[in-house]
Formats: sequence, structure tokens, C-alpha cells
Amino acid sequence: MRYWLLKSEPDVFGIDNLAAAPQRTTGWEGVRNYQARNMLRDDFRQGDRAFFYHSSCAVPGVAGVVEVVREAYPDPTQFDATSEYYDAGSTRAAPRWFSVDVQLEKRIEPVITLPELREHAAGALREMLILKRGNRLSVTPLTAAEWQCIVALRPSIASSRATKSTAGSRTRSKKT
DNA sequence: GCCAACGTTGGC
DNA sequence: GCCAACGTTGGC
Repeated sequence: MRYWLLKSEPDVFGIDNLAAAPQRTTGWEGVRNYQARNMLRDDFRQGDRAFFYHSSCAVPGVAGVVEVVREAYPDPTQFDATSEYYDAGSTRAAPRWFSVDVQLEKRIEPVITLPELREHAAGALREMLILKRGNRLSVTPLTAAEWQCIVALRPSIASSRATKSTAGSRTRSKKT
């Protein structure tokens, strides 16, 4: 199982929207960056977990934990001429963009803020992409160690579900 | 609103 | 294939 961080602007779609969605599940649509696309399409697996991160807002930070409940399928918005994500250059026969479905597992309250994450920028989160200058990728991988570090910042997260054993699992760090 | 950083585009 | 211009992202 792998770990991820998914960025979203709460003004567009935030943790409140996800909590209110049917089955607390949403398609992760609108990703239009090839590096991010490749991860969604090739690397996301059912059962992977991700942090839901609020960006471009008053309090940037980690607002929830989600689980990947459906692996990659063509992002429907690329075919919708009325969507801001429409891509006239993509076809159903050879779709260019992909989505996965994620389900809200647990809100994180209060949000783990960016300054709080930065407190660990010299330690456990030293390689965390989102803390690096200029990183703009909306989909980034996390190592198991990074995930554990962040989870440990809010003891309430651990109690959200029966702890799955992660013994023996490995998280591959991906070149980006 | 500012600005740094990055990805994409397009001329050559 | 180079690279400057441009648009976007995202924190502040």
C-alpha cells in the first residue's frame, strides 16, 4: 500500500464537500498535469491512502485522510465541452486524463497546518515534496515514514479505524 | 495583490 | 531541440 497527498482548493472542493458527498466519495477530477496524471493512472491502487490537503486558502494544511476506492478510469470532465476541464484534444479511444475515486476516512481537526508541517522540515519531513520550494504538483507520493510522522501529529487519526498491519509493506519513493 | 517557481507553448 | 515568453500555482 502506498501513501499520497492530494491537493485541492477548498473554495472549489474542500473536505466539507467530500464529507457531504454520497458515500463520502468523489472522483478526483481535473488533474491536468502529466506527472500527476501518471501517478494517478499507474501507481494508485485500491486501498492506498492519501491526505486531503487544502491549498490556496486561509489555512493551508492537511484536512483529512482518504482511501482510494477505485483505481484509474478516464476523467469524464475531459469529454465535457461545458467543463472547465474539457480537453478537445482527448478522445474516448485514447483518453489523456485519468481520475481515481477516493472516500473520506477521517477528518483531521484541527487541520494540520503548513507551519506545523514545517516544524518537521529539518527532520522526518525533510524530503516531503510539498514543503519544498516551488513544488506545485497536486499529487505527490509520501513515504511510510512521512505518513507516520504526520499521523502522529493528531492522535485522533489513529483511532479512526482498526489498524491494518503494515508490517512488510514498503513504500517506494518515486522520482518526480 | 505580489512574486517566485514551475510547466507549457511556440517560434526558430 | 533550444529557449524565451507566457500562464498558473500557491504561500504570504
